[in-house]
Amino acid sequence: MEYIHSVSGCKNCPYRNLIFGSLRNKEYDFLEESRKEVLFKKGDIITKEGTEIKEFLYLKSGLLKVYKTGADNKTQIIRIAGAADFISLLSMFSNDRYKYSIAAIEDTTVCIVDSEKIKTLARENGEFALELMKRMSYTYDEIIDTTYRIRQKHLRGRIAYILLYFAQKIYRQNRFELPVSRREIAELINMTTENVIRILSEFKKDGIIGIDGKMIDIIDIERLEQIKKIG
Amino acid sequence: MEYIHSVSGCKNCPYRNLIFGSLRNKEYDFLEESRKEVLFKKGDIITKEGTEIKEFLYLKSGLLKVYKTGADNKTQIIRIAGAADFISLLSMFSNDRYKYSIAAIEDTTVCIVDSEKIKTLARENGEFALELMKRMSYTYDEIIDTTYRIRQKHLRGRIAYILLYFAQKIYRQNRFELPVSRREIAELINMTTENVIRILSEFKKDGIIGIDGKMIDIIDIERLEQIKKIG
DNA sequence: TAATAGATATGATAATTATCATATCTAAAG
DNA sequence: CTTTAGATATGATAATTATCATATCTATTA
Repeated sequence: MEYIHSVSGCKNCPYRNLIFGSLRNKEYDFLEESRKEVLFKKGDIITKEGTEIKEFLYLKSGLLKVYKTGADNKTQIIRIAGAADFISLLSMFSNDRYKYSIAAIEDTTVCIVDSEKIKTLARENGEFALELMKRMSYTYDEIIDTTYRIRQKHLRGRIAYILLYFAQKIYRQNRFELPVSRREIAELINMTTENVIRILSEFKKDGIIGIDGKMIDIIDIERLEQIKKIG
Repeated sequence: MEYIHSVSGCKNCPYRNLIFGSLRNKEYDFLEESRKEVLFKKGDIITKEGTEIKEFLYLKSGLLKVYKTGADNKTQIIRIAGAADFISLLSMFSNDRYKYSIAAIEDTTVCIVDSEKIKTLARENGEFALELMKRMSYTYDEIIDTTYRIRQKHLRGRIAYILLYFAQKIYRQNRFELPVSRREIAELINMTTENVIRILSEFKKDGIIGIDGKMIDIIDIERLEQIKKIG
């Protein structure tokens, strides 16, 4: 992890309008006092479940995973979050400790602001509070949606789902490098690592995808969409 | 569904402090203008996924299920909510249509307030906004927690989990009447109706529970806790 | 009262998924 | 350069779960 000297500040941040659109200039300055911009390398842990929440986090670029440790110390990945997604899930409003761990799965730049300042601003600026609530509710609803969607699918459907997720939502390309291991895919869509590997191999043998290590090439997207839908 | 003439109003509501603790008296009066108290009978549908959100709902007494319709029109129950739980999940802040359906599974009294008024109050009273966020985040985190906890368990563990949930969280008694059918249990913990019935029968045969129709009697709670834990 | 739909119940079987074993490959550490 | 841990890979088998068939029971409606 590495501190970056921030040139631009929040006022010119491209993601400003995602949640900070309603802040007045002096409120930006207030945030700016404590603001840090930090670069996390792929693999770095950003927050750890159970530790105290002191900061409001917010992703500028990169990719990360939000996960929690379940029974038997088994990791379960709740979601993959890209730029402009909330990363702390805002548990800070109900909890003084992180409910989830967060780790970078690609080199990632995160803006870090004092969490008390965010609460102060939410208290004083109702429009800002509403923006936060909107984002929070949207993010949580999305997690619930995908979680329940995935749990209905057979293993092949889940693999198809996650491949199309990376291709369409994250990289917007049919050829991309998987940012996660087979094991992490298993932790995300609730199956064993062996079966992730096995089914990827099957897809390759069937000519649906190409695989070269972490590189994935979606060759027959219609077939994959079909498998995603009907399992 | 039946309208109740409300005697007391919000100011004396026992759940007032859950979310409305920070409202000033004139803000209560503002809410009161549009407030309705409605009795839903067991089985009544309170909101339907996809319809417009016009009201902020909030459970005074009773029990209900929050559910959504997934692929193949299969119902998936997200949670069972009792008194003092948020029922609308506050999707209203990110969405103008309900993301979830809600139905009463016991006779239920719901307070209904104009959703725009809630937004207005959140805008004008930052402390109230913070209370809402706290509740929202808490509720969502709880849903995620139980969902991911359950999905790791084998079927017997899931059944043990849900029986103990009703006994400990809802009814606070080892003998209780199931408010849901076997099918609804299946929809809640993601298994088939047949297997719910089968495993309940097994538990009965093993002397862990007694069953008489919807009446459940937890006889050997240690065994059940054990099954919940290790499956 | 009879008919019917839906809930509960149980067995047999098929399908799905996990586990275990083993091998190869890769990247990091000494 | 060698060692080693972890990732990828594949097969055989066991365990888990779903599906299908069928029966009974219950409550509602004609």
